[in-house]
Amino acid sequence: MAGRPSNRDERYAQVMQALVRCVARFGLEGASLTQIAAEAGLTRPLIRHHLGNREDMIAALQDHVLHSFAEQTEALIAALPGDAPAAALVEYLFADTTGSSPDMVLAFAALTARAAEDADLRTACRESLLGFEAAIARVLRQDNPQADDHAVNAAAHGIVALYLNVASLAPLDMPQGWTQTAQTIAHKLLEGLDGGS
Amino acid sequence: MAGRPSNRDERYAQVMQALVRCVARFGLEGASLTQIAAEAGLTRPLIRHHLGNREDMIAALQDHVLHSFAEQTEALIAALPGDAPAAALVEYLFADTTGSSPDMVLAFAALTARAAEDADLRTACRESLLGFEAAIARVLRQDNPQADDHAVNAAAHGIVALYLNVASLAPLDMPQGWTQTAQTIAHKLLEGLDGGS
DNA sequence: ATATTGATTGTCAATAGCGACAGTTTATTG
DNA sequence: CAATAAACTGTCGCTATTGACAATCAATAT
Repeated sequence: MAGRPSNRDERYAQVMQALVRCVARFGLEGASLTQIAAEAGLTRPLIRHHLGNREDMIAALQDHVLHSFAEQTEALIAALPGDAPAAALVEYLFADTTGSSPDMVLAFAALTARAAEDADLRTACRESLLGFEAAIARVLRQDNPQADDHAVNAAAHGIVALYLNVASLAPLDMPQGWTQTAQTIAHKLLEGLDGGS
Repeated sequence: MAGRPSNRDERYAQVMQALVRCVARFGLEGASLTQIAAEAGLTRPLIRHHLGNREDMIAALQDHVLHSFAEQTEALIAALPGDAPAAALVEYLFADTTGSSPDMVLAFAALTARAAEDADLRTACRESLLGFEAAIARVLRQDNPQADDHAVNAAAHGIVALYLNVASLAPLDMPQGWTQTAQTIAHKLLEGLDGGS
C-alpha cells in the first residue's frame, strides 16, 4: 500500500529552475523541451512526466515567476533592519549577488512581452509589478513618515525602474560601475524624500 | 534593357516593420515566417524573396534596430529647441505618441536577451545603449554647463532607465498616470543638476 | 517476498516550420 | 509589339519539435 517515495517537489524545483533559465535566454517559444531537459540534466520525457504538456509548463512558469516575485519581495522586506530600512533595501536590490541571477527578471520580461496577447497574463503581471512597487513604497514611508504620499510612490517607481533595468540588461555585460550608477541614483531618490514637500 | 521597376525599398521597409512588430510580440524565435508574412499582408515566399533566409532576416533586424536607434536619437537631438533642450527631451521621450509604438524597444529587448549567446550582438547592443546614454548626457550638459560630469552621466542613466522601463512594460497596459510618474521623476533628475556639486 | 507506487527510459507517429525551386504575372524599354 | 527584369505565386521535400504511449527500473510497506 505504499510505493517508491516521491521526489516530486525537488524535481519540480529542478526542472522549474532550468525552465526559467532557458526562457530567460531563448525566450518563451525559443526554449525547446530538449534544451530545458539538458539544462536540468534530465531527459525530455522525464520533464514531461513532471511538468506535463508544454502548455502546462508555461502555465506553471507563470505561477512560479509571479508567486516567487511576491514571496521574495515579502521575505526581503521582512529581513530589513529596523534602522534605515530603505537604504538597506536599495543596497540589497543592487547588490552584486553572484549567487542570485537576473534570470527571474528576464523570464518576467518574456512573460510581459506575451502579455500583449493574453489578457489574464497581462493583469497578473501588472498586479505583480504594482504589488512590488507598493511594497517598496511601504518601506519608504516607514522610513520617511512625514514625506508626501505622491513623492513616496514616485520614488518607489523610480527604484523599481532602475532595478528592472539593471536586471534585464544584465546579458549585455555593461561596463564596470554601471550598476553602481543605478544604485547611486536610487539612493538619491531616497534622499529626495527628506526635504520633499 | 530594363525590367519591372523595383519596389525593393518600400517592400523592405514594409516587411521590416512587420518583423519588428512580430518579434516585439512573440520574441525572436516565436515569430514564424507565416506570422510575419500575415502581419505584412504578404505571402511567406515573398518575404523570403525580399529578406532572404531566416538567418538573414534576424541579421537584418539587428542592423535595422540598432541603426534606427542611433538615427532616431540623432534626429531627436537635432530637433530640440535651443531653449531648455533637456526639458524638451524628457517631454518627448515620455510623450504619449500613439503614433510611435514601443515595438522598437521591445525588439531591442528581445535582441538583448539573445545577446547572452552572441558576443558580437552583445557588444553591438551595449555600444548602442551607451551611445544613447551619452547622447542624452550631451544634451544635459549643454543645458547645465556648470554641473558635475558624474552627476550628468548619472542623470542620463536614470532617464534612459525610466524610458526603457516605460517602453518595455507597455504591453502590460499600466494604469493611468504611470507614465506620467516616470516623466515626473525624469524631470526631478534634471532639477537635481541645478544645485548639484 | 511480493505487491504497489512512482521515477525513469525508449520509441514512434504527427505536426509545424523552413528552405528551395520552378513557374507566372506585371511593368518598363527599345 | 517583343524582350527583359523583377515582383509575385504554388508547391514539394526535409528537419526539428512535440505529444503520447508502453515498458522497465527502483524503493517502500505489508
